[in-house]
Amino acid sequence: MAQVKTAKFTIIKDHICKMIESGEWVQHSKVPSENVLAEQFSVSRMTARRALQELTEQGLLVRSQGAGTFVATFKSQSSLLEIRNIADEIHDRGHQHHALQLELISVDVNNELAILLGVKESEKVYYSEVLHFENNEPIQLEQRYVNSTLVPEYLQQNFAQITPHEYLSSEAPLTEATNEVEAILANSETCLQLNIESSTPCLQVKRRTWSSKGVVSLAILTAPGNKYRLGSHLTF
Amino acid sequence: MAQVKTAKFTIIKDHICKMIESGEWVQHSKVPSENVLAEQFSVSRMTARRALQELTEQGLLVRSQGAGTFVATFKSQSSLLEIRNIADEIHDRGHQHHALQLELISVDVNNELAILLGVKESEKVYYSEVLHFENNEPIQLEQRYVNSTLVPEYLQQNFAQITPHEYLSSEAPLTEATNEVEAILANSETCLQLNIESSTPCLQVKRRTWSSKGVVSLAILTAPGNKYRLGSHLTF
DNA sequence: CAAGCAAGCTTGTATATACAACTATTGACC
DNA sequence: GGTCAATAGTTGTATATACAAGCTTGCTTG
Repeated sequence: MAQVKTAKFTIIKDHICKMIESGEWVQHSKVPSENVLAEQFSVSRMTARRALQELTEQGLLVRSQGAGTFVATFKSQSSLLEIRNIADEIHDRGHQHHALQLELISVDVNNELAILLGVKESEKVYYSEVLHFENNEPIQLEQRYVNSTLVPEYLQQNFAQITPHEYLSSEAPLTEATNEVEAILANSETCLQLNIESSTPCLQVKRRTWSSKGVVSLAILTAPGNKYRLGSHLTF
Repeated sequence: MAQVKTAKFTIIKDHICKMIESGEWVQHSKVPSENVLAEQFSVSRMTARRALQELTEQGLLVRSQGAGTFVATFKSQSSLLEIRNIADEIHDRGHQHHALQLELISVDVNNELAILLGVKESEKVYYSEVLHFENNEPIQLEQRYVNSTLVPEYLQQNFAQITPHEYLSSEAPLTEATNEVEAILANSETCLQLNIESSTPCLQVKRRTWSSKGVVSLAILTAPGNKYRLGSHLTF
């Protein structure tokens, strides 16, 4: 019998999942302790522990030292949405991707930008504009302000070859990021670039990224709502 | 000395993080093996292993049985965005939340709905509409179609007390979900409910949730872009 | 030279054990 | 009855060990 051998801790995990999914163990139910599970399944405590541990990381259980393990409350109070690199996404959809590099200059910062990028108002920052195409149609405008101190060679890159995002990731390892997603009406210039009516609602993602040395960049991604949407699929 | 004792595996994790953040270990660098780390830090292999394990789960490292442990590629090719329950979110912002329940009926399904909910075209589904307020202003319209077979008691609930989402989570433990985020223009009825101009772009999240028995519900969340945005903050 | 095999290193799973840290309950004492 | 302390039970950290499974390298052999 060439049966695939299932790890013991997986068997325990599956069992616990079943009890929760079937509703047998409801919210806040106490889950058997490590020692009890270990005896029930004839494994060592460390193996039973691993099952509980992994389910806790998945958010199915909650553990409290001294008190015990419990079924977590509402497993999906917040869902996670993946915001992908648009080039990858288009590629995965099997379509052709082409990026048009519009500008690549050094600009003075205004007050708001200075604060967002964590630089002084007198400093210069780099600005790049890349227009992403899918099947010869513009689909996303990527505007990016980059901290010139942290990434001095930014302007020398050719972003038809490597995306700004990829370059920045390789230059300054990221340690943190924030994203904000809004529905907006684009300004007239952006509408022209994206070839849309001025009344077309757009998805706009603002993303700030940090390396260990400070704020690296502020990216503003704008895409028309009738051509683009964010999607995700997740399993608990 | 009442010093907080740091766990050994945490010290190793911190060390590895530093090496990556500082750029000393770049992408695809080979990370010292469990045995080597164990000796370097004078701990057992299981302790060194735990450090590597946890960083792998965080996506900082990649491990391959037989080959070794390596620094992962581009840590942020896709960012994760948290889509929270609006009631929680408003609460966390310190504002008042009030939900107005508009409709709670049983409706016939059309073709598209039947497919999305995985029911036959002849079956009934439940429909609910809840308007969420923040500080007495409408901020999100929640429309929801619910599989009447899987959640038969749905219509009997009072959604001023418990949100549909919370009720569904408790009734039919979720195993899967998909989200889609779009920028749209709302129809005239929705504009009236949300008290916005018809030209106001809106964020619309479509969320389908599964339990182990099938598709539970399709939620359509619509919020005006000038009053609401999705945000997230994540650390690597 | 090429193919294939074997050795050695790596990660993966599992066990038994020990002690630390924390919680909740019980019971004694005031 | 209320307060406090001891206790039993639970999770958290750490070690030493053993074997399984997969990759890499280098050597043997045809």
